[in-house]
Amino acid sequence: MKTESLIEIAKPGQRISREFYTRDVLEVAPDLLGKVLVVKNNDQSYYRYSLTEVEAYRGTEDKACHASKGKTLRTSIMFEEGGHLYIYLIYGMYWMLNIVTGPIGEPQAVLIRGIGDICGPGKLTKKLGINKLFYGEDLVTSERIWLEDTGIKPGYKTGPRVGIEYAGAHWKSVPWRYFC
DNA sequence: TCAGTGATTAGG
DNA sequence: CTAATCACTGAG
Repeated sequence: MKTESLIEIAKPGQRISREFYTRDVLEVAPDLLGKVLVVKNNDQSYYRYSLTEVEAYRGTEDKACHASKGKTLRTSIMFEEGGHLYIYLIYGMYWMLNIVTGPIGEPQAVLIRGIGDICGPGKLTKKLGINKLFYGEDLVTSERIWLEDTGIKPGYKTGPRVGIEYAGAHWKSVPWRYFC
C-alpha cells in the first residue's frame, strides 16, 4: 500500500487492546504503521491520522534509549505495562510522543515520527496539542487519545534512528526506524 | 551550517 | 545550587 493512500484513509476501526502493546517493541513498532491515531480536539471533534513513521527504543542496554541510565522520574513510565504514553520535552520547545511497549519491568517505547502528511515528531505533537498532560495516559482506556486498527497493513522500509549521535556506533546503526 | 529554548539530570 | 545535555525545527 502506498503512503499516499494512508494519508487520505484514516477509516474507523476497532480500538487496539492491551495485548498488542505488551509484545516486544521490535514487533510492535512495524505493526503500528497504518494504525489510526485518534485524539480528541478542544471543540469535541477528533483528529484522525494514520501512523507513517516510528522508531523503536529497547531496554537498558540500548544506549539511545532514555532508560539506559536506569529509572528516573521522567522515564519511570517506560517501566510500566505497554500501552501508556511516554511524553517529554526536547530542546525546550518540542513535545515527543512515545508509546510504551512490552511487559512491566522492561523499559521500551516507540517514538512517533510521522502521521498522515505530517513529518517530524515535534510538528505532529504541536498539531495534535500533545503535551506533558498526556504523560502516562493509557491508550487502552483513555477517553481522549487511542489507536484503532482498520486492518490495513502497509508495506514499509527500515533505516537507522535519527538524532542519536551520542549512542555509539552500534546503537546508532541498528535499523529500528520504520516508515511507509 | 546554527540558534532558539527550558526541563531534566548528575554532581558539588 | 550549577551546568551540560538534548529521540528537533526552520531560517540562511
